[in-house]
Amino acid sequence: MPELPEVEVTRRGVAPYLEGRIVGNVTLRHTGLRWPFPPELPRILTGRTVRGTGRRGKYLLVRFDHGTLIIHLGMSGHIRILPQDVPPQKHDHFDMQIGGQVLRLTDPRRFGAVLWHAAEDGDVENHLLLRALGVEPLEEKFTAQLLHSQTRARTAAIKQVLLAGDIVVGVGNIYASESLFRARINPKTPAHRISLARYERLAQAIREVLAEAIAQGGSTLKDFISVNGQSGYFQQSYFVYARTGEPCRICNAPIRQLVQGQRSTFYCANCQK
DNA sequence: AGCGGTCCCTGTGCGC
DNA sequence: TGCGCACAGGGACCGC
Repeated sequence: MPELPEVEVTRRGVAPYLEGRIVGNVTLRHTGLRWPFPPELPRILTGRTVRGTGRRGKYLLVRFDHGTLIIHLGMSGHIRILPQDVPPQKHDHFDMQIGGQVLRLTDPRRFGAVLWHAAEDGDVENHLLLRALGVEPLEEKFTAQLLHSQTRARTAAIKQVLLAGDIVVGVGNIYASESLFRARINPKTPAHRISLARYERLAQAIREVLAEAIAQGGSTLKDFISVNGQSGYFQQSYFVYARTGEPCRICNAPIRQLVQGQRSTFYCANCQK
């Protein structure tokens, strides 16, 4: 389940194999994922030089002089750099030869996306999928004041407001539960009822949880160039996520599970008020 | 504008 | 052992 940390680790992992290198053949093995692949992608990319990589929320960006390749991993997607002679398997949908190797996108559930944003259409930040996104949680613009001011009219539960991604991006289902636990805030609390002081705790918790996950993922960077790499899943011990009924690591009370917006939320009713 | 529900997709794991 | 089904999840989209 790639959330922001997994996408960022993927970006760092593949960047050295892409930047400054020229794209060879591009192969589309499916008509598309969440949306159809732009059918002209091979013509657009072949022979062009990758100028850099980036990330916006959970969108991975590969920059060229004439535009930006936008990749989303959905919930089951992952990218690896492989030797060109590794045969594609069932769920390998997109190949881009580069620097004598191949960048391969695998996505069994096909919730991901591969899109193209031409430079002539302006900054990629203006792309329809990116323009309404909230701030980056690891940048200075993300503050408790922002969380507080942006939630004054939000009556929905804080967990769902975090997931919505229009205030802050990249906090998915796992890290939303983990961050709220660390901030000791009950996930059901209406967002507009949370004080600035409590948002200070939440902002700090989000920064810490995401930064720790990225640091942990950094140790698995080698997986991006191995055939059997397990990229996308970090061996991490969560405080609450998927621990229903197990004892809270702080107070031993059983971790509870509830459903918010068709998603599971995990929390400690004793620690989180 | 914000909210809640629905849908896309397939692998996994459970109960019968 | 096999079958059917619920569930997992990011996020666009829609109607209120």
